[in-house]
Amino acid sequence: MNDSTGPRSALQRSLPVVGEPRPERADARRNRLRVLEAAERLFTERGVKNVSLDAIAAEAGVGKGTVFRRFGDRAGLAVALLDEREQELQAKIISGPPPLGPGAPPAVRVLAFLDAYLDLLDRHVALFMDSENASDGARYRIGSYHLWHRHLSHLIEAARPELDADYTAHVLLAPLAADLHNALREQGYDLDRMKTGLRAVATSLLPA
Amino acid sequence: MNDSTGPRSALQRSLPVVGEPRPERADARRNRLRVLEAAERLFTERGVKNVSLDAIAAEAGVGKGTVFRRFGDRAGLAVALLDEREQELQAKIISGPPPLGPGAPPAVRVLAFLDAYLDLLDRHVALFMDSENASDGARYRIGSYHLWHRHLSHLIEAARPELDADYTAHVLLAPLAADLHNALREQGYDLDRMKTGLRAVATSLLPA
DNA sequence: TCATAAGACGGACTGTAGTCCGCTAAAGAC
DNA sequence: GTCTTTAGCGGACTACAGTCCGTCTTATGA
Repeated sequence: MNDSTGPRSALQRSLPVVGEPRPERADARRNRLRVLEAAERLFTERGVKNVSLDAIAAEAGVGKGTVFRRFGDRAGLAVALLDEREQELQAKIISGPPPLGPGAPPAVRVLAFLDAYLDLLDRHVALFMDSENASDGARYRIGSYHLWHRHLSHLIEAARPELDADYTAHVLLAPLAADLHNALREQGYDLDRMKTGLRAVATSLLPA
Repeated sequence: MNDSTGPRSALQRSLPVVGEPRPERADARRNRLRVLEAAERLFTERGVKNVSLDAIAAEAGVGKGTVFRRFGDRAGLAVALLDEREQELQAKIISGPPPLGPGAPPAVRVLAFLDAYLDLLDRHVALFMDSENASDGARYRIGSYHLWHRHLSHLIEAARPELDADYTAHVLLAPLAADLHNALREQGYDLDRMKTGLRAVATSLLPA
């Protein structure tokens, strides 16, 4: 095996970059991966709601404190697990082909986003619920919420500059709350009905 | 004092009305009122988030079990406390003067409702948050949510019959989530901005 | 007034989220 | 290789939500 950190110049050694924190310690990394693996395994085995953080810590072979230090709380763990899936959508939005990616007219991109998000949400409702509801207002503190919000906000600004784009973006994101999605699912709604309904609302709001 | 239950005929005695449960027992009523009073007092004193149900039970001078039997859970207690305030709005909607009450065109009534609800929400954010977030999907199981939903659904149906009124009503209620309201407040939004923004959205959706 | 059953009472008990802090291991300096 | 600093570790601990069930109260009708 090669040593991954080669020799460093005196300058490099004597001037640690401020603001850029040390790289993750080896044991920290090992445990982080263990916990994520254990969580994923238990969640799919027993369902998100039926797994305590104690159980995850035990399954991962680490202490409870470790889980909390890494992820803050239950919501944080759920966020970490969702991250991967959300990044895929984020990538498509930033640099994928239209209509999700740049190139299509703003109103069309909004419709494409809502559709894509509903798909994602529907596939991972339980995880989303955990990440959004585990603590009060968690949804609005998560990085990805801000990303979706900024995206919509720009598109709304472009399509209808006379609206309060920032607020309107929150309004469009509101019906994507995991809680609501789950409640509608339970009362018999299917995914297509929501897609169609939301598309109709967005179309009224942002005529093409 | 008169005996409030006078003599009853043999028929009345032998045919207890089914479906209509016995009246509330005196001790039950006493304790229910005590708990509500104690909860209201502690909530205003310390803030909703800083009061445990143990504390409420102690303050009310009843056992913990009593609190839970009556109200089910934390959310149920919050719902009971909100009930009074919400009933006022409900009354205005059902039989008050237009535009909140019957008489005005549907689109106008929707705007009036959104405004009035935002006022109510803003005054009692903390309680609403408790009632909506204390358990997963609590918001959508509460009786009053169904009432608001039915109201909006009828108005939408009247104003734009080609829409999926049921779903669209959920969409219009979504931005009224206590969680979102609170988050926006924390990031500096004022009530008027939300009213204006939501009115603009609703107007696009339901032209007058 | 008393007997009886429906139902309420309440506190001990369980399970979980989240905190705290003395201990341990890794990384860098020499 | 050894020393020092720094960060991570982990489990005992606290506080709270919600359950359970033996005991006690109320309403009723005889």
